Amino acid sequence: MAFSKERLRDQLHEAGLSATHQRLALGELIFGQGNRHLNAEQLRREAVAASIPVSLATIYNTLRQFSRAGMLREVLVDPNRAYFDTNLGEHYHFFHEEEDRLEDIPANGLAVTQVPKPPEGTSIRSVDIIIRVRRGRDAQGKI
Amino acid sequence: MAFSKERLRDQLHEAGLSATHQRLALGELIFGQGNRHLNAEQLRREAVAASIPVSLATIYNTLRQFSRAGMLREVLVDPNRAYFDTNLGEHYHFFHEEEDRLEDIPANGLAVTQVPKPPEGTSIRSVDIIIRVRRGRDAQGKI
DNA sequence: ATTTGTGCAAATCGTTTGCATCTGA
DNA sequence: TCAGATGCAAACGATTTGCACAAAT
Repeated sequence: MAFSKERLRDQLHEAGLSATHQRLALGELIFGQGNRHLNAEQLRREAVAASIPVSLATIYNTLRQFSRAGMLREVLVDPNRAYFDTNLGEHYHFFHEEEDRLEDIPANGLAVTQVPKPPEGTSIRSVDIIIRVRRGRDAQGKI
Repeated sequence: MAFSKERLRDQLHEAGLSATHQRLALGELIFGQGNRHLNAEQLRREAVAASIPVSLATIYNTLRQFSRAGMLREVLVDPNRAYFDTNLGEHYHFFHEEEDRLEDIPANGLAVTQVPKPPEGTSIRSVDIIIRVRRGRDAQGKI
């Protein structure tokens, strides 16, 4: 679904969030340029560059609210900071360890078979697959 | 390979770490009861319970050193704390979100086919698969 | 008008580090 | 002996929060 300011307002409204200047402007930065991965610090730099008046606290709050509202997905890949992904579809990730950078793997580029039954009494919430890569040869290709 | 105090000393030596009381005692807690997952806080509680004189800083240092030495594997599953796994073999994880608990999935309980080629010039370091589960029905079974 | 969001600074929490003191080899 | 380890407390960095002010509905 393509980005538009109207759609963003709708999404905010559906999530019970009012359409403030900051949320609209951050939303445009986040969703206005195709699928991407970002963390709070990156978003803050972009906001500064775009002359959006917004505090760091509001950036954190906004990322959290957008995640809770299902507009972003948090990707756990780095113990030191939280990454968010605008791509909500089924897909996985390469993580470039030396660059702290995520790259999508489309779901059809990877197949998981024999997904084990979840333990009795539980149901699957999500399946996260992260393939960590580094520059250089000699993959130790576990799997 | 089974745990023994002698083997632990050897491993420490191979890693260039001296066999101090703290490292031996923590190593026994960590490796002496089969494969397990733990975080710093759990290990501290166990150390206190076992009357091992050790500071929290040393617990953190030890977990880090054991990881670097390849004796433990860090599992990125919770943004709030670091988990370590004594199981170094090929396997994946269920993460029980409500209990903050990891559970192993043996590699032969899960098959990944068509692992995509890593991006040009990079090689695969590891493949992490985490299946997040919750109590209750109605899996939204992505994948 | 009333609720909700924002900004700032302070608080939090897991983790790391500086440094003086011990201890294993 | 003496390089390396430990403990303590202070430092750290990402994230969250309390509260007074401002904006949204």
